Amino acid sequence: MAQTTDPATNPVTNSRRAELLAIAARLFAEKGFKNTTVRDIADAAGILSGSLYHHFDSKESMVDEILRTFQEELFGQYDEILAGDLDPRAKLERAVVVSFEAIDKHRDEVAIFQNEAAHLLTFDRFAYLADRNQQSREVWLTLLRNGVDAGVLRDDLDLELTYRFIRDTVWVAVSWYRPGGRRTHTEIARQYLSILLEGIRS
Amino acid sequence: MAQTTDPATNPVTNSRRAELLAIAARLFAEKGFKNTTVRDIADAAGILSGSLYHHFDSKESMVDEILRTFQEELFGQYDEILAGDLDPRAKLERAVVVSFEAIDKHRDEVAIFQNEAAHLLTFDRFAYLADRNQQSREVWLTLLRNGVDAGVLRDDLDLELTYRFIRDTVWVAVSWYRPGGRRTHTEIARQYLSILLEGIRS
Amino acid sequence: MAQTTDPATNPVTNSRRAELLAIAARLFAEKGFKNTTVRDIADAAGILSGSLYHHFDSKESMVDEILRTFQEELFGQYDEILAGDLDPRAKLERAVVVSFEAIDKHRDEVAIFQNEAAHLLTFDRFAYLADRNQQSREVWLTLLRNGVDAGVLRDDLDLELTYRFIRDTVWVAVSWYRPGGRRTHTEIARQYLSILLEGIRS
Amino acid sequence: MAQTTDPATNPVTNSRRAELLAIAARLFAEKGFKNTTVRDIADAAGILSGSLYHHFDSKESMVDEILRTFQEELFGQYDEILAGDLDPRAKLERAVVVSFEAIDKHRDEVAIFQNEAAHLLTFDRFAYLADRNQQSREVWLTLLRNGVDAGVLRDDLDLELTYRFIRDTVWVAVSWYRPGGRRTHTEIARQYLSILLEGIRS
DNA sequence: TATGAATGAGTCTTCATTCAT
DNA sequence: GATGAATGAAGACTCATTCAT
Repeated sequence: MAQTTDPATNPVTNSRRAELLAIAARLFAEKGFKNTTVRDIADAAGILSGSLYHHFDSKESMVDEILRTFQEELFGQYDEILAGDLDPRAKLERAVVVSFEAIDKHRDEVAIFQNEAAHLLTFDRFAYLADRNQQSREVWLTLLRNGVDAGVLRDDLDLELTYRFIRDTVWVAVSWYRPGGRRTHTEIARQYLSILLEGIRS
Repeated sequence: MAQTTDPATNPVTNSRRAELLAIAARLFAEKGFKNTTVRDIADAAGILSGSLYHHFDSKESMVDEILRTFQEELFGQYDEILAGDLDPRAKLERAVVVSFEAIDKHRDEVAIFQNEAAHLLTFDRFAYLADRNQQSREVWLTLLRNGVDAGVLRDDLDLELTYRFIRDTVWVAVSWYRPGGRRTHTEIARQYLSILLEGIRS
Repeated sequence: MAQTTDPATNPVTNSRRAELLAIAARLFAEKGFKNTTVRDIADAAGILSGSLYHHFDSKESMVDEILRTFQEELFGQYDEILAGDLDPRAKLERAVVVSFEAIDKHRDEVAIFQNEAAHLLTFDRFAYLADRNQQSREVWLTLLRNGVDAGVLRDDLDLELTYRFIRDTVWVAVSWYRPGGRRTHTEIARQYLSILLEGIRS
Repeated sequence: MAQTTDPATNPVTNSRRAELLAIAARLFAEKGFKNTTVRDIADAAGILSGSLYHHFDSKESMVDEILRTFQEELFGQYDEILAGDLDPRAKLERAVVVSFEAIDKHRDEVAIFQNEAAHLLTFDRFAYLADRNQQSREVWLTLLRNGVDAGVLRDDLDLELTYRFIRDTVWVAVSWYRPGGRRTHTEIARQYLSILLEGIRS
């Protein structure tokens, strides 16, 4: 492991890494992490399974990199929303829209997080996923609380539950949303917001 | 051959089977089907792993029996609601309440279905799960359509999407609901209905 | 095992034993000893596998009893032929006929001996099978030698090889002979003798 | 997927496969297919049992390849005889000689076929063995019929039975023939032919 | 005699991973 | 970067056998 350049950041090797990670992500999302073998990934990449270890330390480190990268991007967007100057209702809308966008642009990553996080969480290495869950909770609760404080959302809501309902509905959509399908992710976001906002406005 | 009673239905031997299935269900729900070894189940039951095969053909047949039994009961309840004489809105409420009840009474079974169905579905043996998914869709769409026809629900809803939002929000709750926790399943159902019905009423 | 009467000879329990042995023999002959499970036998007998152990010590002791009983009868017949006063050629004919009769009357036992002896032989318990093989060799060699000495058989034969050809052709017939089939065991014996005796007569 | 060479036909990797198959064949022939464990094979090859699966799909696929390869060669030879221009009697002699040659050169393969075919036949995968049996029957019956038609063989023979006698005597010889033993395979073939042809000539 | 539950040793197979070439 | 061979640990499943009831 006496590498002088970290393959994860070296732009030259990066393209192949990214390629392989995309293949792995697709399979993890489709069949589950445990149900995907290293050989499945290698086969799909047209190499032998042992060769994957020139690129990655382990199967675990593949999911790790997949999830980590995705979450950085996603939470970056949430932070922007929080820091922005939209009004509370618009911020909430934006958060929903951004989430559905993520489902569209990062289907595999979202699916993996959705299906595997609970189990991965039980290993030290993936403890950061729990932090991200916590962070997500804070984002949504803040958005909701701001809405209530501003008087645009019902003040009789159990915010904790409301947050969970929203989070669940949004993210589980990854299980049935098909890019290029009948409904665009924007339409789905709109339809959901039309129900949700009607249901929680003051 | 000369067996006069099928162990799967014989009430006497059934107790041990049921016990073992409950143990298996708990583990499948907690760690996932693939992540649960036959030895995990046997250990939890206090027997050797090979001894499980005195009761069941395979690990697969265990999930099979768990899911099948649960679904029969659940869909029995949905059928009762559909056949009952409540008004459309009350029927919808009842369906939501019954679902949260199932989450409370059959946490493990719901969790297994929620987490494993997509993958199990890819095997012939579990093709019936696809039928159940279809049946579920028909139940909810019927309830929603009746509500719209009766004029109690908004007529601008995309019913297909609405059904998915409801189904997802309800069932994914199994991932965080804790029996005996701060909120009862009835309270959660009420809170969700208060948002949902407000959001979709005409 | 403090039994006051040997179940193998007690006439009362004998019928059930014989029944079970016949069932076992059929299965051993059809599928092979190793490929037949104790459960296969029990299933065919309409009892549970554990119950077989009230009748027999082990699966091995079942084949043992099957083979032992059969061989006693068969070699009794050979001894009668050798001790009888037929002329050499008639004795040889009789030995062939008696062997095909055994194939007809004891299909399963012959098949088991034919297919399993080589392997069973490697265990101490079945060392007596080697003795029987030796005894068989002596019977046939004696018959052939007497024929040659009497001038009715070619004196240029390699008797050792001739014995093997005869033994093989006769016993392997068990693999295709079907009782009640197109040809009776007597017809088969006649046809074989017509070729053999023509081939080896002086 | 992106494999340019099939390991089963690639001459380079083939050597290791062939080595392992030879080891497996020896054991299958000696102890029987069922009595030979994958570990037995691996031990004999000096590797771990799991490593065998780098070369073969399963224990079954090993016998499959062993039998298939052998039968192709053998039936190739029979076809040559049938297509050749020897006289009927010489063709029959040649077929016997070729068969004893096979016993000498492919002891293990012949033994496996002789001992396991009946059982393997009961699995779809080995259905082709039944075809080969049928093909063998046609070869011998053709040879015999041609001999009768040409007037060199007795016309009172039951050809079906005669075929079986020949086939059985020839192939079962594998159970006692030892390469390098007192009698060469050619001597055995000669001795058998001297009896057989005398017995069936017109 | 038979049942039903269990044992314990073993069998085939899988799979992430390593490493010499 | 990749191959091909192998490791080693584990996993699902089998099966002869035991034994309390």
